[in-house]
Amino acid sequence: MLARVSSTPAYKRLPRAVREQQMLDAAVKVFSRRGFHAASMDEIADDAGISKPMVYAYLGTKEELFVACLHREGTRMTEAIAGAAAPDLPADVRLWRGLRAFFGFVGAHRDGWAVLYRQARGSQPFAGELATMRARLVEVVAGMLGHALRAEGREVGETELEVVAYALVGASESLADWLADHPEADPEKTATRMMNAAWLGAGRLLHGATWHPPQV
Amino acid sequence: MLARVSSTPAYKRLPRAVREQQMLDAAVKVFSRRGFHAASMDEIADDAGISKPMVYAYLGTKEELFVACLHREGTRMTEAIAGAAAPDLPADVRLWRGLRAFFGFVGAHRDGWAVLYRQARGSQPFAGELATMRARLVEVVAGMLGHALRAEGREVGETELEVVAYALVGASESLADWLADHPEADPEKTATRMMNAAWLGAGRLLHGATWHPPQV
DNA sequence: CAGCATACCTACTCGTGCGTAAGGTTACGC
DNA sequence: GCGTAACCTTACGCACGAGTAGGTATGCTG
Repeated sequence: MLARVSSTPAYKRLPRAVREQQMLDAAVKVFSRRGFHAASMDEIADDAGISKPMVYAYLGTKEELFVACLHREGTRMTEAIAGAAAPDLPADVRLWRGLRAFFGFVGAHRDGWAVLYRQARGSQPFAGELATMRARLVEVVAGMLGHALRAEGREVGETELEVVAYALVGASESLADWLADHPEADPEKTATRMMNAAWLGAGRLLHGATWHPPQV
Repeated sequence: MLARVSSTPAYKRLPRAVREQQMLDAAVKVFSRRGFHAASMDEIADDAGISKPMVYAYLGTKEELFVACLHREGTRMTEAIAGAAAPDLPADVRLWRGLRAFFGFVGAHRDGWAVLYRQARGSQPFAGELATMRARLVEVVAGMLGHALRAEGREVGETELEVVAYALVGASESLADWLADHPEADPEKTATRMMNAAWLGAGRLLHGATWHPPQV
């Protein structure tokens, strides 16, 4: 009922692939601003310039939609980092390029990625998804450190390495949040600062320095 | 209607202060497990062994309840750390004790605090509350580092200091998450590892070492 | 033992938002 | 030039959960 009297339609017909990207763009934007639960499918559809059933037809449930967002952004980031840090370079250069790519990415996708990342940590269904991405990253960093260590003839336990990598990744994420909240800040400079804190610490560890808890 | 025929009641009458704590305990538990939005007031009330209207009567709205949780847990943690790191000790000892207290706290309140912290970052209304706590912490750490620096006759910019402090706090939080997810891990040992990564890095910075980005 | 405050309950209202049913319009192959 | 498949719509059903109305029991104070 209420059929438009067959004139020029108010919408444009577009191929599926294009619409899907538009939807994902809108979804990322709305999810990041409102958070997962507070975001409404209506708003997302509206923002994408489309009606709700289309979203369900193409990307499925709200949860599935969110996972799709997570996937796309995650893949983009992973590739940006992997592409920058070629595996045949010395460890410090690899770390530096990886950090620079990472902060560059966050700087360019401020509202997009950073807040998406913040969202996914809370709610159960996505924590796992996120944890996987994170685990891959930690593994890569740990591998890098371990490689550098063995090149120096040093041996260090797996857990030890994992924990240091975890701290590095955590510190980077934290600084990424800082970057996302400070629009005036320069990604490259932030990366340099992170590299300073990380490499001077890790570097010293690599050379065998150890700190021991004092009595009491 | 349907009034219980005046026998022994199914519940116990307790003073307000006690009930409030029970409610907060339940709220922390449920919020941490489900996330803010997915948590229902019914479940919280149920878990506290009380009916919903009581929760509204004592702690107010769902948001107010969450803020109350945040406040209690935040205060507990802040006090635990502040109590451990007396201001008249050398910087490295202060940092060590602070870290130990922090990880000890997280280890003891695993599901409670850690996940609460994860929750608050996403949703708009609480991000501010959390950011304040975090900012205080960063300020303290930055102050500590600055103090140590000046004692050595070094001068470093404010932002520089803030960023390093931010990275330290972020790394600690990240490791705290790791700790919360690994029930078998030892808080003290985790603190030691964090101290290694942090202090050897910060220490080297303190002594004037600097890392510069390579060409390309 | 009145009376008053406090602790506590059951049982609703009502908004909000996910997901869908049923139908209209455009393009493309044959 | 006509089916048919893809694209897109409006308008609804329905569940879930925040918050409330209104009533009951208990104990303290005079």
